[in-house]
Amino acid sequence: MIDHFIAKLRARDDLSEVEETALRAAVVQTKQFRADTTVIRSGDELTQSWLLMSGFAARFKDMHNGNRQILELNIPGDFVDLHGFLLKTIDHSVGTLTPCMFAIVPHTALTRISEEMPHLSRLLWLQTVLDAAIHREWVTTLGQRPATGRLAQLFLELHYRLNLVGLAHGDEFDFPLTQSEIAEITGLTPVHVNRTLKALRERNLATARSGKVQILDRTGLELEAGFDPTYLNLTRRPR
Amino acid sequence: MIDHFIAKLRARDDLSEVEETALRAAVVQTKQFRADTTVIRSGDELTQSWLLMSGFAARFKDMHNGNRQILELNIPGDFVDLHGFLLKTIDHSVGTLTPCMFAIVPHTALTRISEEMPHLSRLLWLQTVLDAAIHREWVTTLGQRPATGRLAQLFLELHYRLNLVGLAHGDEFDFPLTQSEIAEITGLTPVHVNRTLKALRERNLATARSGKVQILDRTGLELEAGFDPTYLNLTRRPR
DNA sequence: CGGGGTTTTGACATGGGTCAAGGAACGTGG
DNA sequence: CCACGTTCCTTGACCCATGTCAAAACCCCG
Repeated sequence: MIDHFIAKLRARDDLSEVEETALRAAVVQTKQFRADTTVIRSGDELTQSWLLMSGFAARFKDMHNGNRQILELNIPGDFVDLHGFLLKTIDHSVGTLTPCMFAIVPHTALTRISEEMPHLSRLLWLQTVLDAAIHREWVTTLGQRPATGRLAQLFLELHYRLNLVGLAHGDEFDFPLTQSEIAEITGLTPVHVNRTLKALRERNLATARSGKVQILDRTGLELEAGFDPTYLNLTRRPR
Repeated sequence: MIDHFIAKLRARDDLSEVEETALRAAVVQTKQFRADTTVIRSGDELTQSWLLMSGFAARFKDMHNGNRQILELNIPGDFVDLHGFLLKTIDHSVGTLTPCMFAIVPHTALTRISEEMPHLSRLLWLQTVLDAAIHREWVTTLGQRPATGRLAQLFLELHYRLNLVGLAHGDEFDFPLTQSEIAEITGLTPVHVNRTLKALRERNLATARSGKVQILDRTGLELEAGFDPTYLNLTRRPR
């Protein structure tokens, strides 16, 4: 049920039977949402955290001019608001982009883990720190990379992250987002996303069509983005 | 010694005597650096974390073209690499912008806290989560705000953060950064930072001169940035 | 087979980048 | 305390990546 999440933890550190059991027991229920639904509204008081089990979701901020900026795309196995456990209220919204299934973990369960299981707590802490690392990479992406680099970065990052939870198939992965949504991630306009995708396609770097992304020339794409996967912390280390 | 940091913790939650003592005992030494020095290099293996006591420092990534993007400006009281405790190696560098004094906290001390003091651990966790919130705001700043908005955002955020540790004086604060460094924060060129500062000055919103920023028209600046301080989580809540 | 949401494309506008040069500020050595 | 070099700031002229606006074309899905 929360197997994708467990897989993410195990990719970085050992997880004992006891810890795994504690995690699975922490989930009290699951909930399904249709596409384009706001699940958590900026400013809500939180008493539980939401773990994405299937589908694509996003954290976003609404701007005064009606635009929204997507802060991070969430994929299965992501805790979309684990930071809400500490913050208690959240400075952004969370919504679905496709139909999504969530597991709900009450903060009381997280508090118990934090009181009684220090190692598991550190692994949860690590998850929020990995999120921050992804945010940092997006600060540099939006601050420094041109349009082609932003899309290349997006595709490469997603490929690595989806791979980790077994959702990439070779050089291809499902990506049922609209070009407008890609624009909200990359800080570009939908029109320019369209042109940039065309450029990537014509240069045989990658295609994004009919809900799938295919990486045609990994080396070329990595060059385009100046991609370095270090920030994804894919290696195992004891915490 | 680490009073700024303690002040930041107390701004959000209670901190017992025992916890305060444990924190103060965790510092094993201090170290002074001159301006423009790289303190932690991207990829270094970390066994200790650095707490900034005085001066301005920055986390940054070097780009392939020689530019660098500053990910977050650090002010006194900031743990510049508390996330390094979990990550063990870090995906960016940390350097000084002005002369800086750091306190050094070994990871062994943090591990002990994490094993024995769950509430204090949560407060440390919270600090990394607050960093992530700042990163998120910068994702939206770089993705959505035009040059004037970026500078307005920077000045307002800094004013709040410096205020929290008692380093703002009314509507003014020390800000001894170069326009090139402001460019590295805001993802602009130094030339355009100069022009944008001029615009803010001429519109009587803010001045940044001779190492000081002065906010002349707070409401106007906030409007320019579409500023909302929620993400700084300035309210007290039990964790 | 009709109609909403997408994707594509073209023509044009503009915010911010680039290049270049002069001026102010400031630390350092004499 | 001055002279000088170096770094930083400022401004002008020009350019380009991306935004804007608008209209087709496409594509599901009902």
